[in-house]
Parts: sequence; structure tokens; C-alpha cells
Amino acid sequence: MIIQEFGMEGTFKPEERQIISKIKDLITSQKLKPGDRLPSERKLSEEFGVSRSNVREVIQKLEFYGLLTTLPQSGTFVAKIGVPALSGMFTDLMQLKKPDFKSLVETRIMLETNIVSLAAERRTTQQLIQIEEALIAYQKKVERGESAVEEDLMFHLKISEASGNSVMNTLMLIITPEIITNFEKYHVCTNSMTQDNVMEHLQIFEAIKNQNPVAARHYLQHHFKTLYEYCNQTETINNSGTMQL
Amino acid sequence: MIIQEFGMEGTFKPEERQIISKIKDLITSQKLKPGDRLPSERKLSEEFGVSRSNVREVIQKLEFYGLLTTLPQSGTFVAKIGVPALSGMFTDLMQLKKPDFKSLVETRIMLETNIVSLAAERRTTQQLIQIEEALIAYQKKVERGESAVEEDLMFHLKISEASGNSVMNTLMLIITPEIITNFEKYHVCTNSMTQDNVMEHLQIFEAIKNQNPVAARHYLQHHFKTLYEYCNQTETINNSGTMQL
DNA sequence: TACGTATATTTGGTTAACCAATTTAAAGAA
DNA sequence: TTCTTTAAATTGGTTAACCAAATATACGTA
Repeated sequence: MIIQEFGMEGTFKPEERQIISKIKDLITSQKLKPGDRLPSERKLSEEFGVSRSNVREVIQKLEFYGLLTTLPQSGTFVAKIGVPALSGMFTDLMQLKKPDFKSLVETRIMLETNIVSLAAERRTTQQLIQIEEALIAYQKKVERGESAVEEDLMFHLKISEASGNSVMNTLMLIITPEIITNFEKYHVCTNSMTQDNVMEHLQIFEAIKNQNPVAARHYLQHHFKTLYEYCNQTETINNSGTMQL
Repeated sequence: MIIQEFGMEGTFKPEERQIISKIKDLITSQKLKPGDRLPSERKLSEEFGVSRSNVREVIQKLEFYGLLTTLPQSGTFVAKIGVPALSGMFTDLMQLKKPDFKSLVETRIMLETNIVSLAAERRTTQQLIQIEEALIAYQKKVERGESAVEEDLMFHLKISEASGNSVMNTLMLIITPEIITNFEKYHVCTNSMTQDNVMEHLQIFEAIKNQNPVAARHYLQHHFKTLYEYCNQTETINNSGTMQL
């Protein structure tokens, strides 16, 4: 039985890294300039000594990172970005590794701190209703003494939608599953059932309702304070400073 | 000649949305529970009336968002997340749209504000050297009067690496190409050649060198102030509040 | 020569057959 | 029955052939 790993599968397998590296070489050696069309998938697979499906897979992933774009029946093109930046981004991409718990939590707090502030300013009436519905569903679960990790999360995701910032919303979606997985691994989810937690959610909701971004930001940071301290404790090697909340 | 579109290709084509929707239906109808194995790619392609390669493509993308995981020669599995959260995330994913310029800039400022603060606290000596090298390369280009958008960007990416937060670094990589593309589209890049800009970079560097996170944060926000005001002007419909810097 | 048209080639996308690892089921031994 | 062994079926991954659209080339006409 092999253990399943979920979340943020933006990292690359060794053979993929090899292909990426060779594409990068084509660019750094000036054989391929920004905006140019790559050699065909067939030629690349032959030249690199890998299957065409592997090449297609890598191209698809590099498309996600905005470094390539493919036009059907026409070709795949290099982004119109200068060579130094392209080269740097290729290098950084190949170095991507599975995220550590502390980085995840830090990023979530940063994201949500800003999201909740924006949501307080911009939320529509309908979005406020959706947030309230999520809050009520959460409250009911906790009152029954049942696990409410999901409902807890949905409350936060509804706020994210109300932030009016599509990019932050996307980034939240990217890191959320990984967060949940780590929560379960480290058994962080226990406190999501407490009455304290319900009260904190209520405070955040009220701030958003009253369109008070400063209060919203404040209550959210209080909400995450315990979590952040916990994740700093569990870090085996905590040689670095803590984030400014 | 078809116009190429680069950056943040996390959105889905209509036929992909359809497949995602049907997978979501399997989950919401309880035919597929968290942790379960999906029907085989062949069965899904037959059942959905689409090609197997389309199914594989969608599975790969859902893997990136952490909702599925596939084990070779074994099967693809649903993330062990509760049904409400799964359902919500599937819905949110299908609604993803190309990001607007204002959201991109807001997110970049938020990300870099925190990144620069963390970098000031955590940067190693070697990372500081890399940042300085990027800064010098940028200065020289500007002195020669040449375009230095790339070098400008590399300076920021090196700081991102020094933040010690792998997730924020990844998110920076995801949004950077889209930012560049939009910069060129809206001709924002002109001010990256000014002496003022060089001075601002220098101030940020000094703060990181002196391990002063508060100063680093302050100088970066000043650095981005002009940009943020510009992007608020260009928004055709600016019915929403501005972000708190 | 210059330009429009027709033809041939190349492209990414699709399909179907095949592969090796895995899983499941059956069979056998205790 | 219970556990081990073995064989059949299923799985995602790979390969190769094929498709239609886009491109490049050659040709013909002005």
C-alpha cells in the first residue's frame, strides 16, 4: 500500500526537470528567443530522448506558469519575456519543492489578512449572505459537537470570494487542500470545534458586515494567533524569525 | 495570425469545465466519497463521452489543485477532504477566470510586502550577495539608458528566494509572467528606467542588508505606491475600495 | 516582378493498441 | 476456516498511427 500525497502538485518529477532544463538551455543558448516557436513536440521528444507525451505534459505545466503558450495545429511559443527573466524563472521552477507546514500557515495568514480586509470594503449584500450562511452552518455543527473543519474552511473561502480579488481567491484555492492535509497530519483541527472559535468567526463576520476593514483584519489575526504559535512550536528546526502579525 | 495569450493558465476550457462538473457530481451524489478511487480513465471517458486524453488532462490539472492524486498503475483518488469543502472547491475552480490587472497588482504588492519583511529577517549572507548582484546588474542597465524591466524583476525574485517561505516564492512565480505581460500591454514599464527607481531599490536592499524588516516593508510600499495609484486610475470601473498599504 | 491560388507539409490534438505494475480473485495448503 | 500462493483482470503510462487545422511552399497569372 503506497501512501497518497495530496496538494500543491506544482513540483516536478526528475524526468520532467530534465526536459525543462533542456528547454531552458535552448533559450539561454539563444537558439530560441522570446516569442519564438519551439521545435515540434515530435522533434523535441526525439532530440531529448523522451516520449512525446512527456514533452506534452511538461509543456502543459509550463503553460500554467505562463512561460509557454500553445496554439492548436500551430505550435508552442516562448513567452515574450526577456532572456534573463525567463532563465531565472526556469531555474526557480526546477527548484520548487513540496511546501513546509510553516510556510503554508504563514502564507495563509498573510493572504487571509488582506482578503478579509478587502472583503470588508467590497462585499456585496449577496456575498454577505453567503458568508453568513456558511457561518450558521459552522455554528450548528459545533453546537452538535460534530467535527466542523469543513464548515470552518467554507466560511473562509466565502470571504475569499467576497474580496473581489480574483488572484487572491485563486491562490487561496491552490494552498487550501495542502493546508487541510497538513492540519490532519499534525492534528491541528481540534480547536475548530470550540466555542471560542465560533465567537472569533462571529467577530470577523460582524466586521465584514459593518464594512470595517481594520476591525476585520484585527479579528482575523487574533483568530490565527494560536495557529501560528503552534506551527512555530512544531517546526523542528526553528532557526528563523517569526512573521510580523 | 492568432494572438497569443500568456500567463496564469489555471483557467479551464468549456469541455474541461464539463468534465470537472461531472466529477463533482459523482462526489456530491455520494457515488464517490473522499479517499475513494475514481472510475478508470477509460470508463470516465466513455461515461462522459469525451476522449481519454481529455480526462487525463483534467485529472492532471485537478492534481495541481490538490483535489485528486493518481498512483501509477493503481488509480486516481479523491482527496480526503469533507464533501462540502470538496464540492465548494470544485465549484470555485470551475468559476476561475483570467485575472484582471488590478487584482494582479494588489496581490503582488501584498505578497512582496510580506516577502521583503521576511527576507530582511531571514536572508543568509549568500542570498544577500545574490540580491546585491541583481541590484548592480539593474543599476548598470539603467545607467546605460537601456530597458531594465527584466533586471528590475530579477531583483524582486531574488528577494523572494531569500524570504525563506517556499509557498510565497511559488506564488510569486505563478503571478510574475502575467504581471510582465500586463505591464507591456499597459506600458507601465517606462518608470523602471528612472534614477528614482534605482534609489528605491537601493533603499530596499539596505534594509534587507541591515535586517530591518520594518524599514524593508516601508520602502517597498513606497516603491509600489506609484504603480498602485496608476493601476487604480486605469481601472475603467473603479467602484470598489482601495487596498490598505 | 508581385501577388493570389493551389498544393504539400507540418503542427498540435485524438484515437487505439500495447505495456508493465498493481490489484483483485481464485485456488491451494495449513 | 485462515493464510499463502498463483493466475487473471484492471490500472495508469506509453507508443504509434491518424486527423484536421494551420503553415509553408510551389505554381500560375497579372
